[in-house]
Amino acid sequence: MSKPEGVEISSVDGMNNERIADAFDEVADLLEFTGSNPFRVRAYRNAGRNIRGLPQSLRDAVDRGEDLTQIEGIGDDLAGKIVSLATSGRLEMLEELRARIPEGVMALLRIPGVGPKKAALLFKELGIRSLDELKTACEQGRVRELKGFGKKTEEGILKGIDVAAQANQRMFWSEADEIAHALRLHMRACSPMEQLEFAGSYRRGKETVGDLDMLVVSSDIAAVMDRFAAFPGISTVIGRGETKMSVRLDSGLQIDLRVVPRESYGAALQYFTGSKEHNVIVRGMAKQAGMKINEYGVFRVEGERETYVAGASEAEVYATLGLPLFPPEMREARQEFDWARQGELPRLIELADLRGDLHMHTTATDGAASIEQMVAAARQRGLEYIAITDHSQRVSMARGLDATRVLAQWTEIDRIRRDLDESFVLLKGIECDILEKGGMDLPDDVLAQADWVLASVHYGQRQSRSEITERILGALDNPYVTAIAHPTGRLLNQREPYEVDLEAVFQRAKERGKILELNANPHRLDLNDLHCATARQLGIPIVISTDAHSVNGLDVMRYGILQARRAGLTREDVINTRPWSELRKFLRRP
DNA sequence: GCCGTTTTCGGCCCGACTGTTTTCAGTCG
Repeated sequence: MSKPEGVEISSVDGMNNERIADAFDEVADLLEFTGSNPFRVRAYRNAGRNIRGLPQSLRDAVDRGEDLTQIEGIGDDLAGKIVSLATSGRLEMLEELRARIPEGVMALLRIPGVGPKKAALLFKELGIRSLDELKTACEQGRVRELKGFGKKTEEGILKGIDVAAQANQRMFWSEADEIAHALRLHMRACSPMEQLEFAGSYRRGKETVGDLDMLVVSSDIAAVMDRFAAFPGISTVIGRGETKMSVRLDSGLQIDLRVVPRESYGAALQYFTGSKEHNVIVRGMAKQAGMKINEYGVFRVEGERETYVAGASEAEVYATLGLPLFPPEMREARQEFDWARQGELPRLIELADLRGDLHMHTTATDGAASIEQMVAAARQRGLEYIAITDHSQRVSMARGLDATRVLAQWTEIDRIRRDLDESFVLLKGIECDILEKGGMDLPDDVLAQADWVLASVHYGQRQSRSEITERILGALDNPYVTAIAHPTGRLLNQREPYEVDLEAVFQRAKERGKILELNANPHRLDLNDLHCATARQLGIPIVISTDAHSVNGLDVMRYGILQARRAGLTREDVINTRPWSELRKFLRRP
């Protein structure tokens, strides 16, 4: 259970914005469980979200004695809590909450149909502290005796415990995309259907998707629901009402269907695309303007009377508030409303803007295709240049290249270049490891001969914060390194990021004029959207790369583009939208 | 707990569905 150091959130050294935001999120979860005022809970969540989006370090701001209440969503109270976290690494309130609520109890909230109220009752009345204990209580029929519970609730909980056990695993966007595609085809057999679109976090392009939301316009609701119920892989129908139906697939993925009238389609699409936080602001604005927005439309409110104003398209819903049609990826209540106010909505990057791919492997190390095959595949995809960046020798499992082999590969690249016409550029690159004790895996005089040098960490990922940060800062100091690949090392649902101090990395990258990678592999997506947004605010260029290990690996670029769009990146922020001739001048090589 | 061209208190987005209730609370998105 709670370790002796459990009360200490982190060493002061490790208190960056991310950890402060984590502390506030945890407070919000725990407060919600205690049945605290929901708006108070929201205040902590808002603060956490805003802190994650800040480009500057809160720790530095505290050191300089800056007024933290200038930050959106931070008042006197939370400012004090930030100071406490930044200077001592502790938050008394959080420690008290943790002491009051056992860790396992929070897992109860992951059961579908169990929220803070029911979970609190289970804990208080039956002393349940974990999913296992709850399972036993259900089997003994003790849960149905509680006030507000019954036989059906007990059965539902028993079923839901398995869901909860795996519920922290959100599906990769790329997997959700495949299911959405299959479902769209399946629904096509339904004749009276006018429109079908997927909303929710899937439409916003989030890196992982918790469930799918499907929106349909049709005059025959029953036919749509019947067809939906026949989708292969459905394990249970969770509910079916007059306009709404929910199912769960064998894989655990929940899919919600809403059928709406034509005049409400845009309002419903806007509503179900979210995010929740974005919609809270939109609805607040409507209210101030004497209107009301729900999933059926925009209504002018005059006393008791409500008149439909708009709702058929998303654009007209936003237009009633003088707002632009925000791309779905932007709807996270971060900066989009400020941008709209200033009339400066960034024109988000698109896949077609990319001209090159600067991270890929070949059969020389752990790739599946030859250099020529990668060149042909890249040209087929409309690219103008690529860099071959195989592993360096330290990555022995991938048969990483030593100095002799990499120089031989570059000689071969010279040979292949001679056969290429001028419309395509093949670059000599390397993904050079940053060694555990610091320093690069290949000598400078070798790196100096490359067109493009990626530096990355593959070993010693569990080093302390200061060790791993120093390694990466050292790589940024190397004059031949052009970019840091997958800078945090995280693998979604699988591996936490390194303990690296990204604020320090951003600072050094800016000073040295280096580039940071957004790795487009759907399991990596590293840097994440918030990191990329911060890089943009600091003026650090981003390179979006596939890290392809095969010809088909080049196709993951679109996942990277979605992530970049969520970060608000434009083509100007991304270095490989430029032609190589221009990019080359940008690189500061000695 | 935050916030203010309805300002320092009283708001804070809105509706569908379910289960356990007899008119509604809890959960979800």
